[in-house]
Amino acid sequence: MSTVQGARARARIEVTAAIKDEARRQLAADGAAKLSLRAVARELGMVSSALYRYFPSRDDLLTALIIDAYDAVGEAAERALAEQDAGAPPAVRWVAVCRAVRAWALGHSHEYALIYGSPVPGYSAPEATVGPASRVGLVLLSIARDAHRGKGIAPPRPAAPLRAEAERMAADLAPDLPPAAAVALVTAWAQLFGLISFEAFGQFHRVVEDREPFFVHAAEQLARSVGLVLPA
Amino acid sequence: MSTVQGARARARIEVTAAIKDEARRQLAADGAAKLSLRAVARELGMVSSALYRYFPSRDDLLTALIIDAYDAVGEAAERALAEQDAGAPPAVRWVAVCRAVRAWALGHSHEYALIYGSPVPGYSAPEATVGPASRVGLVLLSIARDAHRGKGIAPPRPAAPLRAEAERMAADLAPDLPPAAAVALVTAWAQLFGLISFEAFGQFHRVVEDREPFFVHAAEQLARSVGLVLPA
DNA sequence: TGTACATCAGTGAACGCGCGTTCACTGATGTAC
DNA sequence: TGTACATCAGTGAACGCGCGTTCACTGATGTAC
Repeated sequence: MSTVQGARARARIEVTAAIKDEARRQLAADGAAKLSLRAVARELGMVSSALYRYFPSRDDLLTALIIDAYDAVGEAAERALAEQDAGAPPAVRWVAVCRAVRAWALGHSHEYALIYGSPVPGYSAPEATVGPASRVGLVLLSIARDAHRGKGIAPPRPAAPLRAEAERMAADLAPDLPPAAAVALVTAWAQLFGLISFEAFGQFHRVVEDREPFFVHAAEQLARSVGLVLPA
Repeated sequence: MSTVQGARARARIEVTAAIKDEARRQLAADGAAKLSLRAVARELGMVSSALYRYFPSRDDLLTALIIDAYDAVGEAAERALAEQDAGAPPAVRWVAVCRAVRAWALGHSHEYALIYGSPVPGYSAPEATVGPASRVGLVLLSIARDAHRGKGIAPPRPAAPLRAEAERMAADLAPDLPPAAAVALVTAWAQLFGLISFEAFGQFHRVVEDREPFFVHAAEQLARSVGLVLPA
């Protein structure tokens, strides 16, 4: 065990990556349900049983792909936020993050479907996925939090029979924000992925044609719905 | 050929329905990818080749299930609208329809996933699905149209580089509504299913607990976003 | 009303296929003395 | 530095399984005269 890893350790990392890459390629070609260890092995010039040195089962490979996908889209969101000018208004940063998530989704539609589409039947996501799964949400949250620390965000309408749940949500997710903001944020988060899923899954076929400006407009509305003020 | 159908015709209708029912049962158990003609036949006490008298291939059976699902959720939406009092304000009718769609989705989550989840790989929806697929959207549209014919709906903010597409959308979908209303409507439509999908697909796990009031609140916001005015 | 023929639902065997996973093994890489 | 042993990646055969679809067939239901 040395800090400079031996050939064996290095090979293991490379082969593991190659397996995941090939699996992603097959995901894009045939979807998650048809992802097959044998086909991956075949394409890699290995014998199928060899994959069991790297992933104890097909489900574990799926889990790895799911975690990678959540991390990839989370990273895209984080990068988009980091690239904004320091003085950029929160609403502008919000829209930039939304666009980055959409771009990743459209560019990796099968990985997107893996994490935001129908749950894979018989597969239940292990604990290890919950961290990566929350990255996009945390980015959106951080924008709202910044805005709130700045001039305070204009919180949207409060809710009537929702008060208790709103307080619970705020306590859980963002104790520094008013409950109404937490509700608005979670709502916008789900709606953002609704817009992206409809586009990625083909529901906008013959409905929305010029999709980029449509999405940007919708993202701006979402920003407004969480109380961020758009510059004129 | 008589108006009172013979035993053969009646049997055909019944067996076709039995096949679809069993297929739906298996859909709920294992998901669309694992839906198998042989398993359906086995459960029905038939030999697998007999199913080919009713559906020329597995994909045709899937198509029938997809159309049925679109029709079922569309019918749920239409029924919810029809059950409203004649004088009910548009926003109230809107929320009622949203709730009906949600209730259907949560009660038939695998059929919901079939139509609003990841597209089935290698399967492309035939033309016959587009009519049924638009029923929910048309219900929402009709509410907006009524509101517009009444006092006129408060159209939301117009859009900057979206103007041309907004006009095209309005011309295509609702020539009697202002372009901004068409954009708002399609946006709300996608966002509605975003909320429902997140709930149905488990993304609200440990995020939203008391989901009914949360959803109702969000649906009210959607009504507002298309210009419907909520009663105080 | 009765008979001859056409239609059609369902059978059973077969085709060719791919899958996940296990297991005893070989041989190369790494480790400890 | 050199040797003996342990670790581990990859092999190849085998297990048991289920799938979609085709095809020649039987026998019951419907139709036309």
